[in-house]
Amino acid sequence: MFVQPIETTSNQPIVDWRDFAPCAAPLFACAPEVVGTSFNYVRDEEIYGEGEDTQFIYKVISGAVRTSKIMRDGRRQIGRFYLPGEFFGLELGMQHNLSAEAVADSKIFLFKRRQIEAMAQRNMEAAREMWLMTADHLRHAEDHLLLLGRKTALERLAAFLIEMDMSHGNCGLFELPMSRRDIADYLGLTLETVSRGFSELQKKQALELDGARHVVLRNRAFLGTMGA
Amino acid sequence: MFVQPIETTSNQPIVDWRDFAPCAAPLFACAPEVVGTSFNYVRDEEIYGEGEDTQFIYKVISGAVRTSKIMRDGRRQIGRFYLPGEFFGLELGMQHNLSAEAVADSKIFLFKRRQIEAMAQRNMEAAREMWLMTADHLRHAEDHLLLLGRKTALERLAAFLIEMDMSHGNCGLFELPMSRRDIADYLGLTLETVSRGFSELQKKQALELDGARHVVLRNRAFLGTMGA
DNA sequence: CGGCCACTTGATCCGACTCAACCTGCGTGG
DNA sequence: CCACGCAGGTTGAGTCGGATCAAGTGGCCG
Repeated sequence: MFVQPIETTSNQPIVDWRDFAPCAAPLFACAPEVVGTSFNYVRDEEIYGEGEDTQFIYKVISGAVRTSKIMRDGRRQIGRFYLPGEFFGLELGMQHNLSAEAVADSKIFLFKRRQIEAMAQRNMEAAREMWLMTADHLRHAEDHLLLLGRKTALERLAAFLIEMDMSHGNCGLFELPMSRRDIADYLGLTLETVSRGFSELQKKQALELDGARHVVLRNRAFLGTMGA
Repeated sequence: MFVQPIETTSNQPIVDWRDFAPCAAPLFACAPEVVGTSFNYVRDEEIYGEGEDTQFIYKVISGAVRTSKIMRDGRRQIGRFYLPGEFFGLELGMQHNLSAEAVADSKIFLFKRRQIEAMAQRNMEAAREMWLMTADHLRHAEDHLLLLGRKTALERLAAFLIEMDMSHGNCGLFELPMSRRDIADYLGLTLETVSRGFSELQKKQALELDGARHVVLRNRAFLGTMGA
C-alpha cells in the first residue's frame, strides 16, 4: 500500500497494478454496459506517460490528477488538474500527448478504450458525449493559452483561484490538493512567485489562507475581474 | 470588392457576404454529399467572432487565418494559424471560443454545420474524422501551452519556424503570411522581441531573410533542437 | 523533541518589455 | 520619374516583472 512513488516508466501491464479494488461503475448514464474498474494511486505516482499507447479512459473518483509535459532540462508545464468527477486521458489518438500523475493519493476509474470505441459505434449519444468532452478540453486549453501568453502573475493566480472555486461549487471555500510547485507549473510561474502572489492577495483582502492549502475567498468579484 | 476591412461585429447574416463564389467541394472523401461554398475574405477581415453561434465549419483554400482571443485592454493571444488545406472552427460547442480573422486575403470553404451533424449521424467514418480533427487541435494547443509557459523567446521562435516549415512540406523555404505582431501574439512575445529573435537567428546562421517575410532555413537541426 | 519538507520572505539579477528613433519598401500623386 | 507618406520592420537605451539564489519559518510525523 504505502509504496514510495516510483518512476514507473516501465511498460509492465497496468492490470497487474497494486491496489486493485473489485468495484465498478458505468461510464455514462446512456452507456450502462461500459463499466470502469477502480484503482488507487499514491501521491506523485504516474498514471500514464507521454507517448504511451492509449489503453484506457480515466475518471477521478477521489484525490486529484495533473497532466503535464516535461522538457529534457526539467522544465514542466501542467496542462490541467482533474478533480473528482472529471474525465481525462481521452485524446483519441494512439498515444498520450501528456503524462498524467496523481497530485495526491487518488482513486481512479479506468474504462477500457476498445470497449468504449465499440460502444461508440452503436451508441450515437455516447459517441457525441465523448466528442463533447474532447471539445471541452480544447476550450480549456485555449483559455489557458491566453493566461500563459498574456496575463500577469497576479492575474494568473486570480484566474486559478476562480477556476478552483468553480470546480468546488463556487462556495468560496476549498482545499488545494496540489503544491505551490504544481500551481507554478500550471500557471507558467515559479513557486516563489506563486507564494508571493498568495501573500499579495491576502494583503489585498481578496482571500484568507488557513495553512498553505486551505483557501477562503473573501472578494470573489475582485478575483474574477482580475483573472479574466 | 475592395472594401476596407471593417469591424464586422454586427450580426448580419453571413450568407449576405460579399464575394460569393458559386463553386463547391466535398468535405471529406468519405462524405461527398457535404459540399462547401467558397467565400473570399480581405486581410484582417473577421470570419467569426468569439462567442458567436457556430454555424459553419471552415477550410482554408488560399491565404491564411488566425484564431485569437482579445482582452478588454487589447492584449491578444493567437491560438493557431491555419494554412491552405486546414480546417478550423469545429469547436462542436454552440459558441465559438475564439474569433477567426483572415491574416491575408483568403479564400475559404464554408460547410453547413447542420448538414455535417446530420451526416455524422449516418456516417460513422466521417464522425470519427471530425473527432480526430478536434483531438488534433487539442494536441496542438497542449504543445503550445508548454511553449507559452516555459520556453524562452528564441526557443519559441525556433519552434514557430519549424512549425511553419512543416506545414510547407519541410522544404526549408517559405513565405510568412503574417506580420511580426501576429507572430508575437502567437508566441506570447512583443513584436520587437520577435524581430530581435530573427536577427539573432540570422547571426547564428540558422536562417536567412529575404525581406521580412521570405524565410530560408539554413540549419534546421539547430532550430529543431532549440525549439523542442 | 528532532528533522524534514513545504512554504514564505528577502536580495539581487536578468530576459523580455517599453519607449523611441530610424530604416525600408511600396503605393500614390505631382 | 521622383518626392512623399506611411505602414511594417529593425535597432538601441533604459526599465521592470518575475526568476534566481539564499535564508528563514512553520507544521507535521516519527
